[in-house]
Amino acid sequence: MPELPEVETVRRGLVKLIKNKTIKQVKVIYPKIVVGDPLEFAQQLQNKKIESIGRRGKFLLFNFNQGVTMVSHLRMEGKYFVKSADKPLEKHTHVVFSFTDGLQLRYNDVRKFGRMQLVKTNSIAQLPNLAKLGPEPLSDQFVLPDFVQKLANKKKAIKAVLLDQTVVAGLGNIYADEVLWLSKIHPLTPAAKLSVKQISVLRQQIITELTAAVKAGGTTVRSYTDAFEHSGNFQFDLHVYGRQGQPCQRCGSQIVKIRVAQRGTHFCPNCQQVIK
DNA sequence: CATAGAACCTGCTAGC
DNA sequence: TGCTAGCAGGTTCTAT
Repeated sequence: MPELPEVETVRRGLVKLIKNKTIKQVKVIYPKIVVGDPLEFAQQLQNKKIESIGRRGKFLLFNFNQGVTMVSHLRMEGKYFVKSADKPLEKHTHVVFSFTDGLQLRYNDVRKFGRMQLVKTNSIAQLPNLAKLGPEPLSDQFVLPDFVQKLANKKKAIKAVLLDQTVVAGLGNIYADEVLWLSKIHPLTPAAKLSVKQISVLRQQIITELTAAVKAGGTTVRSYTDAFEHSGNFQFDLHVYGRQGQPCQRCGSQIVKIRVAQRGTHFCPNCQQVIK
């Protein structure tokens, strides 16, 4: 479910809830969630203390003492929340981290797409999926010349390119549709056809939109909640996602839903003209 | 290499 | 009411 603003909101909640806690025991209930040997995973984490929690793109980085980091991706439906150890487990809880103070961090994931793995903190950069990530959109690494360069050799639809985490990290299906509407760019436009001016506008809209969404605690349209099990508020600020058949807030034309790169894609056929 | 499509999972909803 | 097809904030593997 989560894109950058939701993952960042989860991260901030987890910092408040579990930073500095020490793990007593880890139970992996559904082994496929863990990359590598689940027993080894559990063993490695025993007696480790959570020193900080970071984020890169849509990845959460739990940094433990002794140079160990748990890299965790929530994919579509992954959630973390904290419960007292005496509370019964939820149906879709697949990994349980028990702390020395009687609380538990529980990883819950209806569709079981999420993944977590342990790596040495100092070798995180070599993890293939992290190494390939594009720049953080809300950092000064996300500069126009590089963005222009990345789009220049891509013939596929700009919507598909925005979902490609090697171009820029953190956008997903909702925010991709939103930033294209804000930039008045048709989702099917081949990326290489965009002008530098359009790419400049797009970059600025990505920054503005993600910043606003983080501030609002993310978007809840389905099942997303943060680590406090609270919904986000940015769903009230969406302009096209999920609004097919409703009037465009700029021109009044009906918002249309099509399929691009296997994903539901929403846009205004009047404001967002396709360039062939 | 770049791109398109299937695969990984479960639950919910619309339609018959 | 009951069943089925289709869809869901993502990524990765396979085939072309």
